Amino acid sequence: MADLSKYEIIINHALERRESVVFGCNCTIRYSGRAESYLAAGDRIVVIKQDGTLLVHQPEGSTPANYMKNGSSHTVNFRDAKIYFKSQNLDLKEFMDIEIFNIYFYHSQRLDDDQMLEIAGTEEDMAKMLFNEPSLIEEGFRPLSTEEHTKYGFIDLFGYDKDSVLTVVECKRYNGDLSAVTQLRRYVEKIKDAKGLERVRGILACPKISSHALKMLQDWGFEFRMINPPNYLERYDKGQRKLEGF
Amino acid sequence: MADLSKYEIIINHALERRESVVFGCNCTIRYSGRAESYLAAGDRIVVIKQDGTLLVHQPEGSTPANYMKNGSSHTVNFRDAKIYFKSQNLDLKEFMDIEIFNIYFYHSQRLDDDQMLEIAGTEEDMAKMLFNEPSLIEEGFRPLSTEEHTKYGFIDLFGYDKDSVLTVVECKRYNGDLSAVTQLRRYVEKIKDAKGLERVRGILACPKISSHALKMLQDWGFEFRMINPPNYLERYDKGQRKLEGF
DNA sequence: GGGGAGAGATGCCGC
DNA sequence: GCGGCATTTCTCCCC
Repeated sequence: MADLSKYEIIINHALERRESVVFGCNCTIRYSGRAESYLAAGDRIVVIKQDGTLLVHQPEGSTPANYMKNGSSHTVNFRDAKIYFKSQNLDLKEFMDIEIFNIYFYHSQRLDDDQMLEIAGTEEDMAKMLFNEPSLIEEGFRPLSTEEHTKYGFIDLFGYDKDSVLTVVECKRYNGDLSAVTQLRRYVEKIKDAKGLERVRGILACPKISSHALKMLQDWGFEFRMINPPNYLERYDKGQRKLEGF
Repeated sequence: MADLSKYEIIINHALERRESVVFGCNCTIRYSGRAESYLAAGDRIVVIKQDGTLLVHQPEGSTPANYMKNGSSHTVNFRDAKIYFKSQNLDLKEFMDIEIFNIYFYHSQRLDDDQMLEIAGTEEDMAKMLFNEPSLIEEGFRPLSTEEHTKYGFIDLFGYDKDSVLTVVECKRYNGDLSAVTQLRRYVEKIKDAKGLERVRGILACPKISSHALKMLQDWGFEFRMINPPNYLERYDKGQRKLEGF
């Protein structure tokens, strides 16, 4: 087994220089903060970012086994042939202890990246699409606003139907579920109450809806519109064409 | 700038052997699937796990800039002094293209880890604690079940109060918000309806609650109990003691 | 900083 | 597979 003693200095120097650190190791992990957790010995990939974020990834799965947020501070100590890696975030009262038995690889360097992800096809895009093409809701629908932060809540799409009845549209980019229905109900009830209206329509716009959610929706007098978010599969065909090249 | 051509073979071999792959690079990223995204050139850390999971991390922040889920397949090609890394998940209809201009470091190997995270202090622990110490809800409370999957929903804690009135307790390990209140309301209404009961009590048990949520809770005749999840800060004191060593 | 809601949410469990 | 829901959710935006 490799001599780990050198990593005490190596990692501490990298952290002082605010480099990004990546290493593979065999370790145990204890976490204490919003919950308590323990992870017995195994091989993991550890990433420490330039902002203090710490990620520990097991060799399978999307989500980190353990992590510390942005702003955490870290110390490294060598003792009894092991590296003791400690992280703390005093503001969040979170603590993590990594006991490292072996380090398989190590790299650290400064990374330069000032780019932000550009993204399309969100719920907001969906609301804007319906604002620009109100007939997708129904003929005669006259939208007033999208993504409005009212004191009654955050309403995706708001307008009048052909009979000038106030109508709240809640958009979901994927499956409509029970909480989407209760969210819609909450908005409709608050607006009825605040404006003293007898009737306010509620419409849930989403590609599909669970049967329980549909029943609840209809029981409460609301309506479902099957609507896909914009561009949802636009590049899928392109992707399929790309398959030729695979 | 380094010659990248060798990485076509190196990475493909590692993927064939189902190794875990980690590298640092300068790249652009396009994603198409549940949404569409583009990330302009910058330095990132890329991880490909043994189950096909792909993560791309920018040098700051907890969450990956882009990712592909478990089960995705990957190919690497060298052309025009660049590495073209493509990922696809046909089941999920998701595609990702990484155009790599430089690779700063690279490592791949098989990682062995069959351990599962043990965790304490979850909502389930909270419900069990209240089941074992029902007086934390109120004197005379008689719990029937925890974490029960009924056809009315997934109810954290269920029981009778001292007057034998059926009582639903919804636990939240952190802040009680509007959706917690609507969730509670949904359970209470469904149980009243299903059992033909005039009155069913609803209690929201959590460490704190937002003012709007409290108002809505009280408007609907439900109650708030300030209750902390078990062990929440137990090791915090231990952590504080550890601070001496920092 | 808290509140409210979306997310390419993820992951778990039950049916 | 879908459904319902917790998550050390995270993140953004607004008050």
